[in-house]
Order: sequence, then C-alpha cells, then structure tokens
Amino acid sequence: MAQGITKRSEDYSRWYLDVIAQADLAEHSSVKGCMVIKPNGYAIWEKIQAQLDKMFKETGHVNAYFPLFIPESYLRKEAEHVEGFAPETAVVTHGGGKKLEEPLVVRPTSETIIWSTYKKWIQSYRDLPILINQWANVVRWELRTRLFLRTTEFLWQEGHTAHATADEAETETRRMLEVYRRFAEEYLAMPVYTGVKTEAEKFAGAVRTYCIEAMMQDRRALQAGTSHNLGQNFARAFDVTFQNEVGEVDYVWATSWGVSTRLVGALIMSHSDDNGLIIPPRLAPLQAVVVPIWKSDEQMAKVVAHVSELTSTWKGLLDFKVDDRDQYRPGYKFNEWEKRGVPIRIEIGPKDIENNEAVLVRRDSGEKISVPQERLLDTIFSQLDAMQSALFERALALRQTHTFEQDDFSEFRKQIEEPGGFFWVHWCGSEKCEAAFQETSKATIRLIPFDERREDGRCIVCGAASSQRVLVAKSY
RNA sequence: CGAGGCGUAGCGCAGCCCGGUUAGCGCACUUGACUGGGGGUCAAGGGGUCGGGAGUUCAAAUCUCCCCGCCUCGACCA
Repeated sequence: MAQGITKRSEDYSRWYLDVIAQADLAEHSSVKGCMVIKPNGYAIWEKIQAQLDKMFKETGHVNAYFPLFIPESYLRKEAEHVEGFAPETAVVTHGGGKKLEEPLVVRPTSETIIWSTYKKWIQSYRDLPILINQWANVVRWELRTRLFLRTTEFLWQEGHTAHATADEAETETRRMLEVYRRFAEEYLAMPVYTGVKTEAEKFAGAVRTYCIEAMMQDRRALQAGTSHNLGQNFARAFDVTFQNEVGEVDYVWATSWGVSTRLVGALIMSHSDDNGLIIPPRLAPLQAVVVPIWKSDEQMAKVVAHVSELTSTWKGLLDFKVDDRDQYRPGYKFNEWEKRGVPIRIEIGPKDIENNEAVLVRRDSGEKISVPQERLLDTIFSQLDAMQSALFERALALRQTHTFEQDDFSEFRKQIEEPGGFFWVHWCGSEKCEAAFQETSKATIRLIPFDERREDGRCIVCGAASSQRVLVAKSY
C-alpha cells in the first residue's frame, strides 16, 4: 500500500521521518540541526498561527516584535535564567567585520530584552497590564535534533505580560494554559493533561511553570505548550517598578507562555498512520481534494467541465482543490493526497455524473460513501466535523488504554518499558526521588495535576507519605 | 564529546575485499504511444567533481594517509 513509509510497528522514529518526507513537509538543511519548512509544512503552521492568533486577540493580547539580538549582559541578569539558557545560546561576536564591544546573543527566548524594554514603559498601575505576544524565531543550540520536535532554530509565539498583582499574573498564566488546552483539544484533536511542572522541569527564571502534555502514538509524552508565572523575578532583575493605587512602589508581576512549530510534530505523531499524514480538518490547509476521473479526451473535457461547474459555488466556503492533472492516473493521485493528509477526497467520474453522485472518501477511516451531488457540500462539512471528533476520540482512547496507576516501583520500571504509557504514581516531592525516576527508567515527572488525583499514598520510590499522584512518562 | 555506521545521478543503492573497457541498477525526470474508478505499460532519451586533498601505480570509485560532512545510539531541552 504505502511505499516509502516505514510501519509504525517496525520503527516509530523512521515512520515519523518518512511521513514528513512523503507529505513533503520539511527537510534537513545544510546547517546542522536546522530545517527547511516546505510549503506543505508551513501551511499547517500558518493554520495553527491563524487560530492561535485569533484566540490571543480574543483574550485581549496584541502583537509586537522585539529584536533577534540580545546583549549578552541582559541574559546574565536573572540568575536561574542564565544558568538555564547560557549553555544553549548562539553568540554573535563580530559585526560589519569588526569585533563587537559586547557580544550579542541570538535570542533563545525574549524575557530579558522584553523586560529591559518594559522598564521604560511602566511607571504606574495605569500602565498595566501589558498583554503582548510576538511571533518569532528563536535559537537553542541543541545537541540532538529531530524535525519539528527539536531543531536548533524554531518558530514560535511567546506571550509576555506585565501585571500589577500576583493574583492577576497567576490568573493570566492559567488563562493562557487554558487557551493552549482548548487549542490542542479542539483544533489539534489532541487530548492533553494540564498541570504544574516540578522544580527540576520548570522554566529557568519562572516561579511556576504550567504545561500541557499529550501522548503520542508510541506512548511517549510530548510537552506541547508551557505557561509560566514569572512572579517578580524579571522585574527585579531589570528593576521594573510601578506605583500602585495607594501610592506604593512595587515590582511588576510577569508571565510568559509559548507554543512552537513542535505542534506540527505533535499533529503528525498524534494522528498519522502507516499510509502517511493525517491532518485534523480544522487545521488542514486543504480540506478536500476533488479527483475527476476520465478515460478518453472527450470524457476528460466533459468531466472537468462538470466538476468545475459543481465546485464553482464552493469557493470561499471550503479549502479545496480540483486535481485535473492529466499526467497522473487516479490511483497515483489518491495515494499522493493520502500521504499528504488531506481529510476528504471526492471522486467524480462518468458513472457518477450519470447517476448524479460523487464518491467521498475519508482519510482517517478510508471509508467510501456515495453522495448525491446536490448534497455533496453539506456532506463534506458534516464529514469534516465527524472526522475532527473521530480523531480526538481515537487519540483519547489510546491515552486511556495506556494510562495506569502504579504503586510498585519495580513493577513500574517493567511497565514503562512494556507496554509503556503514562503512569500516575505517588511521589513525596523530593528531588532525590524525582532523579530516581530518571536514572532507573529514563522517565520523568511530566506534571503535577491541579486538583485531581488527590489521595493519601506512599512515594513509589522512598515510601514517604504523599497526598497526590503525579504523571510520569518517557518523553520527547 | 563517547560508541557504531555511511558519503557513487535529484532520491535510494550496487560496484570497493581481489585496481584494468564507455561506472551500473531501481525510483524520479524528458519525449511519444497506448492507457485512465487505488501507486499503469512499452519505446526512446537526459543527467556523474564516485565527499575533498595528497600519495602509491603504467592505471584508483577500488589501495594508503589526512581532512570534511552526515546519520543512528548515549550525556542537554519547547
């Protein structure tokens, strides 16, 4: 069936790379660790961007742009932040043929340049809140890279907000986490768990990091988005103060939150199958493709004319394409659009025209149905909706059947290898026991849930008292 | 950086051990014909610094040395 795509069961990571190659999403560039995002891949990112941008605007945010280059000294101002990012920065030492007085760091994230700017913008509580987002590229000098999931340069959005109170900042942090959760579930059709990162896993410079975590088809966890409550850490580092309503001077409260082109990787690994990419309809750059079928030249003219007549009213209502290329046969086209993940394929040939019908094929199930032509557009819409939910349900079912509660450490260590999955385990909260997970099983604590999973138990590592289970899994 | 593997046409590879015609195969590409409801067939074509450099030799893709790059696996991370 699918040539050029390794089966998931054979080699999951090769399957992932094959799907990307066959769908023509991206390729490695001549620069190590960097990728070229090709039109098909970039179109998906544009759909992600468009929807998220809308959601950010709906929550009161505006877009701005801050520079790519950050004076090295800025990065050093927040102790934890520099410790976290210094090892993975690219540094520019020369410009215009001369050595720079101060090296410039290529941003790994923009907190420092933004807070050095916010300092100038904020005097009074009346200047707050500042709710800014930026779409940008960032660079992190990663040792091991994988297309979309981890590349040296990647595209993302980073929200950076400034608030008058701790409560307000916390509310903002949680609100944006909720935006990410909704986007993941309603658009990516990818169920996620939400929660708090442990101290070890949190963002360098944050007070608290919240995250969404999704299960990929190989049962590993993928962190798909993070939202940080930065407290007053950056305000202190950059001396950003304001006068509140009662005239007192205080440091400003901050948040930051981001998702990246990694989401494209998440989309691929959540839904695609051994025949190639599957894109959830709501994020599909092309929702439907129409393949006219003919034998003779006269038939071709007739069928193509009929199809163009039929689809003339679709424009603006549906993202579709009529594939009337004469140099490829229908079977070839079916396969090609399948590999590219187009949700719905419509076949219209002489027989269909005679019967006033069309054949509709869904990418996720392969199901073929005959539809009267006058109901075709409505059926496409209803099938797109059905497919969107079906993808979510399928992903949810996978997660449900591979999420376990486990109280025995040696049993856990066995199960994390086979069958693998997510494990809710009791943890005492110590770094030592957290490290034990990693060393013995290569799994990490993905998150501490909010109010769920509260119950008395004993730490799976050391046996000390625990009041809540945490989510542990192998991750990307 | 530690371990393993690989660089030969756009892609995937064979040839290398044991040096010797014009470097070959599959896919892709071009032209034409027949075809056309699940990756068509036939015919004719185009395309190569054999990763780079040096050496050995009458002769190097093949042997030797140096260099470069990439991939997979381990130590860092959205």
